[in-house]
Amino acid sequence: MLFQINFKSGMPVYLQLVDQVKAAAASGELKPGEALPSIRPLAEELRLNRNTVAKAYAELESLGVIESLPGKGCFLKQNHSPLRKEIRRKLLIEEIDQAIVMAHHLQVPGREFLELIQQRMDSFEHKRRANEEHKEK
Amino acid sequence: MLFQINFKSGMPVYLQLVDQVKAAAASGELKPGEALPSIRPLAEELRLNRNTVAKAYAELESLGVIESLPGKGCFLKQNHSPLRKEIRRKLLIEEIDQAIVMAHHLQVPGREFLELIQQRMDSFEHKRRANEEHKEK
Amino acid sequence: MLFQINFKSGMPVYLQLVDQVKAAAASGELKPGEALPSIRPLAEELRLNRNTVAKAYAELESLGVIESLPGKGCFLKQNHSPLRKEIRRKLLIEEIDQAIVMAHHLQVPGREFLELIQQRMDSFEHKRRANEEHKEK
Amino acid sequence: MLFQINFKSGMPVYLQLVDQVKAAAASGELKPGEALPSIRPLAEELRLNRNTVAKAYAELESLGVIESLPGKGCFLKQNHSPLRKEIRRKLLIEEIDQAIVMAHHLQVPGREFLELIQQRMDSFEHKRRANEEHKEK
DNA sequence: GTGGTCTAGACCACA
DNA sequence: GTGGTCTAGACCACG
Repeated sequence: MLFQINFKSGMPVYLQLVDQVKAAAASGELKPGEALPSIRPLAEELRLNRNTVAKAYAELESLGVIESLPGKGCFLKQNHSPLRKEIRRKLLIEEIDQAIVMAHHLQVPGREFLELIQQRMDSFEHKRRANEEHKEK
Repeated sequence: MLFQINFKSGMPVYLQLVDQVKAAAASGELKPGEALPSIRPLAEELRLNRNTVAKAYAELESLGVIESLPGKGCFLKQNHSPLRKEIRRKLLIEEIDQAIVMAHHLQVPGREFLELIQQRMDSFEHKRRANEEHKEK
Repeated sequence: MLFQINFKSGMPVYLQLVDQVKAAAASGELKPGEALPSIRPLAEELRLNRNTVAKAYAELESLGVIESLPGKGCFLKQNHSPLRKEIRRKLLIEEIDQAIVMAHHLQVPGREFLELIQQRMDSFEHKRRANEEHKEK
Repeated sequence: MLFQINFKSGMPVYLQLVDQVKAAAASGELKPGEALPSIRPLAEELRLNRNTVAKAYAELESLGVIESLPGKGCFLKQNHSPLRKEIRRKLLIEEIDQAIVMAHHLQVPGREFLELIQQRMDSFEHKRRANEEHKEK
């Protein structure tokens, strides 16, 4: 499971984490009963304070999304229907629009913008493959 | 000009406003030299405190997007972003990467992602043209 | 009568004016029944908005220090005993201390500081004499 | 360290605090590297909102007088004011002129004014020596 | 009427 | 516990 914190979005970090766990649950990436990453390693990976991760998990527990078993870890609860395609699309459109607005704002022409996107997608794809090979070892 | 604030998103309200002004500028809804809505009426319309709107405008001014003339109002600047190409590229890449990560997160295939981008760019282009015609009247 | 507005002190300008009128009255520089400078020329001299001077005068009237006769001007009321020497000394000490603190802060040695003071006092004296000659013409 | 806020002066509270920290630094009451009072206890002691103290400290940090380490506290910097001699002189002259104007305003003769200055400088010097002895214990 | 500032309360991230 | 930020209310200076 991959989380991505945006430190400059202004949105509270612990809420970003809450949303992403919810999204992972909704998209099926995280299955009911499955364990979430434990606090300490996750905090280290995301370069956050442990308190911040703990706060996100506490929030998720109070929302009834996860269940915390002290000494064992945190686990996803049942009853979370996957996001409808429509909603996923909407979330993605928000991000895309932000990028388009930034491109206009920076006076980057559409053609150059599309090239840059292709370039970044290739770069991500490359990284992803490298990671997979790394895990296969 | 219509702004839409999402109070539940956790993203600071004033930053939402900043983004929407930038978007309005990018879409041509707001033209260089044109006046932005005055702080108080806008605050009332959006059910915000005046300071929240003022902070958004102050941020936009420090970004060089608008110009604020005390006693007169706030106006969209002519030539914002005199940034070097390198820096502009960097800023844009950050936005693009966020969108790509979100797409991967939501398990949207690359092909569909690119289609969505083209679609949104067309939509912006359409809006911009409509606004230009509107202003010419 | 000479007023001196300090735009960077942070103290509201209209209150600075109020205090200075009070001080002029208290020190005897302004005598009971005497006319205050009228709003428009004073505002021009001090580079203030007329509203700001008007606000100061309104405040002084509500404090019972001056009396405003519409169409005639503003006049100092009776019953204002001159400041006791002790209090004048205290006000002056505040200003002096600020200068000393600034000198320390800027690491200007005491000797240089005193020279600078003498120099400025001479400069003021020079100006004052020039003004007197000007008026005698 | 003792701060004294004058709520009636009209001068912004946070600026009063800024000046007093500078004065404490100049008088040696506060030494380079030393910790300033923490924001919350100080706010409570002075009956201020925490933000007002925080704003004063932020201003001092932007002036290069103190350094703020989140989670740790605020500390007096070693070498503040790396200003060019010309600029330092100009800043100092402004303060001196204010004191001279006040003296003239209060009709304090030049001789008495100079005596008062010498007296205050001696007083500061005395305090600084006392603080140094106190720290050596 | 315009924008700007000061003070406050509540919350965030971190040690 | 530490400092930092976002939102709000009241007031200021100006046109």
